[in-house]
Amino acid sequence: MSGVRAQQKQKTRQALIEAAFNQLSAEHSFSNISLREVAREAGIAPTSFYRHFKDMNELGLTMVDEAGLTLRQLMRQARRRIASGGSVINTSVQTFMEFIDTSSNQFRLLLRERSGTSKAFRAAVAREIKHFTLELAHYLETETPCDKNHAYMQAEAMVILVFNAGADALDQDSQQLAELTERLVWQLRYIARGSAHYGGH
Amino acid sequence: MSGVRAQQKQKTRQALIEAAFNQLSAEHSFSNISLREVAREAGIAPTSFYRHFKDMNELGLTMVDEAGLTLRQLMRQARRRIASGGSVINTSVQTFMEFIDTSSNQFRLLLRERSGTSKAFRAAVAREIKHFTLELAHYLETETPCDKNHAYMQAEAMVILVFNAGADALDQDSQQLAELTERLVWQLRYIARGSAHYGGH
DNA sequence: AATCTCAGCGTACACTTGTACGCTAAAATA
DNA sequence: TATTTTAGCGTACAAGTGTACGCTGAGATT
Repeated sequence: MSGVRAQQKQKTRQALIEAAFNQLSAEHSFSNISLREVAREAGIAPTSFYRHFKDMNELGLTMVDEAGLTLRQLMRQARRRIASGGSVINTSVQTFMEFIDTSSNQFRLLLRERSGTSKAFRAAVAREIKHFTLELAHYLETETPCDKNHAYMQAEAMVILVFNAGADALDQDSQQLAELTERLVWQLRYIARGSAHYGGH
Repeated sequence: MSGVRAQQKQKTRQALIEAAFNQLSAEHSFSNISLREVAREAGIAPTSFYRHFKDMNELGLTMVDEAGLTLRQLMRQARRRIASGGSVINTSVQTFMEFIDTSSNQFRLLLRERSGTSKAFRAAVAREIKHFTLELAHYLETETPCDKNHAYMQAEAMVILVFNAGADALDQDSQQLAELTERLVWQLRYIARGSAHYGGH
């Protein structure tokens, strides 16, 4: 049982996932890439697709998981930077913007399927974002004087703003991006301030 | 020149637009409704579609305009309610939630095409949202002690939060919706507070 | 060594899609 | 009244889709 077989299967499976991610772009969303195109790019026959996924839906959900994983890894990295003496807001925003720049297709998937046509997709993305939010809420709760409930609402608002700014960032040049980022930072400060006012200890 | 001809044309044009809106739903977005389906529902032959729109893109942009119009009318209505003595935040949120309930397909269009695959669509939606934001910013600037720049950033953040809450509202029952709305109101208060702190006069 | 498993292939089929082309009848215009 | 314009239709076609079905050959199992 050397697993040559299983190993190869895993390999083409990953090839399918990567092929699908590669076909995402500003003008191509998951719902308009076809099984055949994905199979073609992965270098297998269309019908072989079914050896790996029940249908495109199942592939998509797997991709959402993968994107969520990337996002959480990113967050851990941001926390490390913060622990070693960075500003919380600036570091987080900068880290997120790097995510959008380097993993734009993963971000695009989350962004679009968040309001897409499949309830399962929407739920999956919502779950990933909730993880993200809960971790931030936990951080806020322990690191700032802040009521638990308010910490969550604060985190939720912040995540929404950051996500939306990320979406806008995809369409803008670096000049606009700088302004956008600055506005975002201010808006996050508003929330931190406001939350401290209502929910501070 | 009674215009019987032009009148009828306008009528089927509107029928096409409505047919398209009717086909939008939780599981059907604009990008996956077809010219033929729209024509079928509007009661004309597929090829007759071209007498009214160059392609589906043109139809879609028209729909975005229409949805934007609905949104602005709604806002005017909210301002009236506020002027006659309602709380700003509560009234606005309530009005918006009614929009989502009664014109959910218009909202869905804006929501999805905001991050869709057509740059023209994204720009069109962004324009509508910017109108919305600018009017709110203007209101904040005149009605509250608030720096112009901060008024805009505040308005922008608020609109984003309201929009996102609306998106979530589409998938939830009335129980969850009540909680969601309450959280949203708090978050808007954060922003108002925070903005007042940094940008108040 | 004999048997089984199964990833990948090719063929085939029934659909749906956008749209080119030419016709018709009714409204508009002259 | 004679002529022009045009909204809507039917036919036709090429392209692309998902997927059912049966085969093959190489790894895995016994």
